[in-house]
Amino acid sequence: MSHAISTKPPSGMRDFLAPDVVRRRHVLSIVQRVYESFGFVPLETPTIENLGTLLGKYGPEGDQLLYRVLHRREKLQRALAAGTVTELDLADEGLRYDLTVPLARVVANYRDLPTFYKRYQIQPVWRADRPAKGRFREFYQCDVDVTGSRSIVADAEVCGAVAQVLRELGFADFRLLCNHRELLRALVAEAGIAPESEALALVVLDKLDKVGADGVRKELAEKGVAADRTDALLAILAATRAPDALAVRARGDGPGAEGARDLLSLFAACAGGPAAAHLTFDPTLARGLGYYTGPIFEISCAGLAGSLGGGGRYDNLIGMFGKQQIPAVGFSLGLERMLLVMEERGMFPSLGIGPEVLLCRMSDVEAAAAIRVATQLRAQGLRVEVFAEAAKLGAQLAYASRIGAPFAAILGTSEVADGSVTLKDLTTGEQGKVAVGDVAARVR
RNA sequence: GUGGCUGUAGCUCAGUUGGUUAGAGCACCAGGUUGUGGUCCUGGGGGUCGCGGGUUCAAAUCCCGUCAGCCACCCCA
Repeated sequence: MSHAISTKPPSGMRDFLAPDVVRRRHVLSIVQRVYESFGFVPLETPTIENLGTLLGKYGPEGDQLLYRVLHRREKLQRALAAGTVTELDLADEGLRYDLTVPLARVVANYRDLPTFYKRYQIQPVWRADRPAKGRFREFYQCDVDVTGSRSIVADAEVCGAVAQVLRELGFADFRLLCNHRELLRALVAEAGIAPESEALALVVLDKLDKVGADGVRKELAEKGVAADRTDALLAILAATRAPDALAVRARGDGPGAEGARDLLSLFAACAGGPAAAHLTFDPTLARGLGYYTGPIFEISCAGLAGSLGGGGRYDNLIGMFGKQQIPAVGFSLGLERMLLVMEERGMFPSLGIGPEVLLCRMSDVEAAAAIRVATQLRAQGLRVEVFAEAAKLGAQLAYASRIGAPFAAILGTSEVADGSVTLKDLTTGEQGKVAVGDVAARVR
């Protein structure tokens, strides 16, 4: 079919039909309500950002995954006319990759925001990644962030907000993994691993629970890290998992002490909130995004390869947009990830879609009469569809069944004459004349 | 980016060691005469078998390429 236009959406992007939309809205409405209950205020930012805003914030792999917007018209012609053309010459805008960087730009741009700006943002983001199960090129993030505070209370609040969302959605078994960038850095240094191998070591460590200690040894050896260093690191990590290891480390003033103290303060601050039961210290948690500086978080859930969400503290990001360094911490939930698990586990309540009543009109009834009745029914709060065509009653009822309407209201000349409809319950087949004003009471 | 699997009707799939006009179920449309659906019966529309090339008297079937989709890994939400 070379001449036919493909009717599929682009790779990694999806259409959402009614049943999908109502499930998505169900989740989003809970996210929004819970976030607002924590005092966060909404923010929406443009789909497109200047490339200067986006580039260099996510690490080299991140830059590769940015969707870029090609120059138009003269600007494109001029760019193409230049001798050597690079990616940077062809575009100066791109689709947003996450919601954190746009927030950082906004905070740097609007200097009259409150000192402590608590915002939530629920919008799609785009990544030119290879699609896989639970991974799309267009997906929604549900972010909560607090800017302007270095206090660990802010960290505790964002953790509490996402934990409360998951609890209200019906998740019970998730873990909120925590670690600390400074602590990690100290552990790697302690193992005698050179600072330039640090990023490498962290990425591999992140996989420890998947590939095992031998896998980590092998992978780090391939990257040029000496075996005894890797063993030292693994031993230090194992020791750090011990129950009071954090407390011991926090007491001293050695490397990582401050990170350990941060984490202990965080656990203490969360104790009275919804995150308490889910917090888990995981010294191997690394997280890829380059801008994290302090505590880092990730939501893990049984049966899901990736995470439901992630976040952390990023005290240097906003400063990249202006002279003023403003600390910040945030958390992001992945809508599609939550939906995936909820679908697999059947966690949705019954969600009404479509009309509750299909108004069937006999061919000898004027359309205006049907619309008048439908208007009265809608005024009672009912969702009502008027069958558009003058068709046989059987066809109209078949259509009602097809779209899943629970009731049909039949309007013939006799019903018009006495201000009633024949209301038919399509589940039981029972029917009878009902005054138009009484229909809602019968349906509900 | 790496490895594997799969491409036949709108959807889920049959299609024998290559062999006449490529099938089923579901969905859709129409009928089974008057104002009764979801069950049942009958009929109908819809596919150049992902695309391109090769082997052969003959290809949905075998070979090569290509594109697309799915799964795992990597990474992430």
